Amino acid sequence: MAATMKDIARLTGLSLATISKYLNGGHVLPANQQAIDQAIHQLGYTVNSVARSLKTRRSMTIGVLIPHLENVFSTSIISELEDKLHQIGYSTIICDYHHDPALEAEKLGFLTDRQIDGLVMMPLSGCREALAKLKERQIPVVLIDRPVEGLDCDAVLVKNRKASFQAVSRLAEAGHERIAVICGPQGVYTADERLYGYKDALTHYRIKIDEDLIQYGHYDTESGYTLTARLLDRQKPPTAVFVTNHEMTYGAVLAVHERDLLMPDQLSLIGFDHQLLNQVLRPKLAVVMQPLKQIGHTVAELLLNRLTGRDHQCPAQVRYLDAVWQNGGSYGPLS
Amino acid sequence: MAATMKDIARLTGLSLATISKYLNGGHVLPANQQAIDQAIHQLGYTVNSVARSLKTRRSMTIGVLIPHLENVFSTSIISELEDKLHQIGYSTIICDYHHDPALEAEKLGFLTDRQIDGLVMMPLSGCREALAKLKERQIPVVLIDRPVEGLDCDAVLVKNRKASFQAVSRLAEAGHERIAVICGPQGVYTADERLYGYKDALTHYRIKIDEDLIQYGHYDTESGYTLTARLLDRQKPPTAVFVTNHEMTYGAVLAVHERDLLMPDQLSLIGFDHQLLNQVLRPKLAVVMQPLKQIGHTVAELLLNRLTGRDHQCPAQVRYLDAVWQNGGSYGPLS
DNA sequence: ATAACAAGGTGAAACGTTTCGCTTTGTGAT
DNA sequence: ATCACAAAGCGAAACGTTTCACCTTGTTAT
Repeated sequence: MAATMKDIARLTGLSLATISKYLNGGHVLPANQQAIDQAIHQLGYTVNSVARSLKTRRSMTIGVLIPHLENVFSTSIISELEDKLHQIGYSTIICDYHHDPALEAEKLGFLTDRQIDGLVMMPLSGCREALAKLKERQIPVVLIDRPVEGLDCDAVLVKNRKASFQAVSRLAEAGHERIAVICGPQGVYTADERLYGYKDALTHYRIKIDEDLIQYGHYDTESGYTLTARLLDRQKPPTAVFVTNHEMTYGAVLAVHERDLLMPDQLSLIGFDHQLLNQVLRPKLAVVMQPLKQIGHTVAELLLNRLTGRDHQCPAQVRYLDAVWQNGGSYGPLS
Repeated sequence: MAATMKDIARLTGLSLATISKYLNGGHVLPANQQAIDQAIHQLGYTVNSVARSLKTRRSMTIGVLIPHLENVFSTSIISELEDKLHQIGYSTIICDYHHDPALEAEKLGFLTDRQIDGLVMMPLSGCREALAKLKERQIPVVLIDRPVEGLDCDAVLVKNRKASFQAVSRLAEAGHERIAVICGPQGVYTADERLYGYKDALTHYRIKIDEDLIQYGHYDTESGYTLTARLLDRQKPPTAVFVTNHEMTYGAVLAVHERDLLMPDQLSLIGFDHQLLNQVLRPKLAVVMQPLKQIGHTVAELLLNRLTGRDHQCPAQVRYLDAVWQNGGSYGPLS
């Protein structure tokens, strides 16, 4: 139905080779140029990129595999990434694995069948072997947020430990000693790192580490709420709480509001990643913010280096980005 | 590099046709079946879907074009949609046009070049002609959120007018007469509809429509904040405010918090689409919620009807979905 | 005049599948 | 034995591009 190069050839009397050359930026005689343009217009021709991909062996498509689309962390990065990739002609196939390792593996397989030229992934289980196979086939992979154990692979990570250290340090400097932390599941890379940062800070300020003040959640609103509530309802509650991800911060704020505690007088709170929520909260929440746009940007950069062959065979590159501190009135000196 | 069917043919001694048949679910002798499976495993063969697409003339790909990825409204719908489509073998190419009509047109072209089998779009300018051309080529298009004028096309819309009417009715029933509305830009479909609903309700309750209480924003946090602030700082402020989208609701809440106004005693507020924010606000905000999952689901359904040819040539289908009322303590009777 | 060369153009072979029409083989009924 | 028929397999032609090696022309330097 749709017009093909053959139709243009017929209309202009030129050969396929010439038309292809012109379409790909080659030189042809001005008269022919005009004839081709005219034919294209008349036929409403657009290139069939499937055929092109088959021949060139490049799909000009990047797979993106993330835990969940309804999540500012992912979408903010992807929005940036999609833009950068689009600018140089790549499209992005996005797959959401709903935090499910089985789906993660399944959709990864789906993407590789699709002949993607590159993959960007926020791993959960990791699929180490599948990824290794991709790399063997020279398909670049860039990981976000967490590395995959035992896989030597480009990645863009945030300096979680340092960010955590700095946030908790601020609480310590304000005089707090009973500082609680709501962290993610043990064994999850970012959760472990953020917890280390917390411990680093306490050690640095010679505050004894009290295991009772360390609460392990599931990085979701629910556990943020429950764990914070449990802490606040104790006989001797902490005077400060550091919450280590976006979702749990929601939960923590809710628990605080519910108890009508005033920040920072009755409780100091530092959260994670909350630009949106922060537009409406009073006092403004002090938060550690991951540099989402910069992550997207850096991912694109690493990917392009590989795709354009500039870094064809060099060793894996891992970029560590600094988190951004956003101040707010939700913490302060002990009163 | 990667193995092809030819390699399997060589290894098994069978012909391409037989292998293709088996791969697509046809019957072959048990012995051959085993031989093929064994060869596939040994070679690590996976089908090249680019080649398949070229031959079958179906890319098994759906284009998704939205104003902005960092937006719960879009991503929630897309997450659902991506899932449904994936289940039957389709992948989704997502393009974000950053609320820019030029990019909208450009990325639409990009998608059509990619030989998409279908398109899901939240239109801004609409690109009526490009869409009409797609439909001519029998490529199904499903619109979300707003129709495109002059284009007869499948769409999934929300009953905005009705939802708005009901929300404002609640305010009226609570005794309010000075009810303000923060609406979107004039001329934008959803904004107009929601404003009609507001007016419908006032008329129904015999409240005089006061143009001064109708504020036109840009559907962003900034204007939600500014317009609400302006209303509240008047000599004679409204006693109730209805805010008609997600972003502007953020702004409105901020303005209210800033002025330390207690809801519902000093002000009644009804917002739009706020499940997340609502997890932390006290009192809980009463909101009109668009049924995002249901929208995603319905879009998938319409699309599939077309793709599977069930609805091959029948007229455009428009589905109108009901918004969901979520109660909250942010509004109440006049005190 | 002629050799050397650049510029523009061409035919045909790929890329990895699917599919059409045909042949071969095996089975059971006559 | 023969025939009819179903099942399984096969060869070859597509799908719409790109690209290689080659050809034709026209220009310039000698």
